[in-house]
Amino acid sequence: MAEAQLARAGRHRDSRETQERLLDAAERLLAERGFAGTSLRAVTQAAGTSVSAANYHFGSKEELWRATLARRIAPINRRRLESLDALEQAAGGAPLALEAIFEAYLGPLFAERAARHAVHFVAARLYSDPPELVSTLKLELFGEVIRRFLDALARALPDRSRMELGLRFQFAVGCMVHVMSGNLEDAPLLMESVPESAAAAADDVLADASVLRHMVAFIAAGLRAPAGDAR
Amino acid sequence: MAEAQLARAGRHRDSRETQERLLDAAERLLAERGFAGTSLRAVTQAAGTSVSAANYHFGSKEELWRATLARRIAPINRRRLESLDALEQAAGGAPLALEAIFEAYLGPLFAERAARHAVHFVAARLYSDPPELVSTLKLELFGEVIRRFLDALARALPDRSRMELGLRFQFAVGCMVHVMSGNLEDAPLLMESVPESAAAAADDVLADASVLRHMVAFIAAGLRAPAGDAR
DNA sequence: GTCTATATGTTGATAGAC
DNA sequence: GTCTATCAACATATAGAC
Repeated sequence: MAEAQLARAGRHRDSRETQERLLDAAERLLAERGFAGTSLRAVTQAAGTSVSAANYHFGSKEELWRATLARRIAPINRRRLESLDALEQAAGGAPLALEAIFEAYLGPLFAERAARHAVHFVAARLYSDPPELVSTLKLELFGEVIRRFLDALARALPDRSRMELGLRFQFAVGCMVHVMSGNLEDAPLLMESVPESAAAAADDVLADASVLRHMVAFIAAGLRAPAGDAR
Repeated sequence: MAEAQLARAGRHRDSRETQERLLDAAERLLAERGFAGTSLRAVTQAAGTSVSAANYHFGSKEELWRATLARRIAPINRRRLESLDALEQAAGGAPLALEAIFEAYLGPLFAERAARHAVHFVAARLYSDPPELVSTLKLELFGEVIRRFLDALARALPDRSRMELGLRFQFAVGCMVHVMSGNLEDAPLLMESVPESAAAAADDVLADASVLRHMVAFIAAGLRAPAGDAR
């Protein structure tokens, strides 16, 4: 068996490795230019394979894209749920702090950032690529996560309606997606501070840990804010 | 002169009107599927013209897209600045309330929503289409707006660094873009409330005025929140 | 299981008739 | 100024060789 495999590996490339090279290339290219903006050719060329190989392994361009998204997002959501589990177990039924909830939600994403993967952009594509491509995948990957985190929010803010919590949770997701999409890099350009100190200040404030800290504070406060009437 | 124009209008379609039909069609289609996902043919077909006409009037697909974005966004930014002018004049040098600042920023956008235009999605594309297509346009259209609104924020929150304000302003933009991109429609699906009352509650909370009110409250509170150390 | 060759369609842009 | 006809380049997918 081992030798049969070796013989095959001599004649053909390892299937598993080819698939991963395809996923890596797809991740990089599709993250940058989206589904419609990236040709299957470009992906397979970057992966050092052929179009037929991609279609053989994944069936179609769409399926390759979905596999690319799922590969990165599934483990992040797993870690989100693990963190939430740990928090709830430690709290023993008591409501969690909003800050803790959102650290559990955002932390796994920011942890990946250091790993230099295009995971951020990939995840952001979930929200900008055509719905028919990603909506079922989104429900699949996020169904339980959203339910569990909304439950935690409902316990932390028992006087809010579930609709209101859902709406504001979407605001929080918006903050996250926007930062993941790389729009932070625009920020320094737009805010012409004193040029000399600007770069240093930018590096400091835009460091991952700092951004996460600010985002958690921003979102938690935003959720706590009363609806505010006509003013 | 008038008869010459009439004679031309008889032989050929009115140039101005053709351009607007092209812009309308481009707005609708490009908003839904993005630049790469929309063929020039699809746009011209929807506009009842030909590919050559579009290239004649706009030079290229890229230029048509930029013109489409600019047509909608420029007047919104004009109204934003007018609102801010009015607020600052009324305040006579005193710092503005954060809520007022963001009503000035978000109001013109939500006002357009009622007009049933694809303006939201179009604006959202600014943040998901390839940078080389939109980044110079973004600077052109938003340069002054961002500067003026950041100045107002800096006066309202004088103890914050400009970098921090810029970062959090991006969070606010993220909320806005995410809602514009239509992600609110996902919300009801994800939050399985009591099925019967869910629809009514959703309509209520997701009405434009309600969303705007919640968003302003969310963002203002988020900006006021202190950075929050290690927790 | 993987690749070569190819089928079949669509893309954006333009040259030239009217 | 606008349209018809046409372009080369590119798209995805597949049939069949190895």
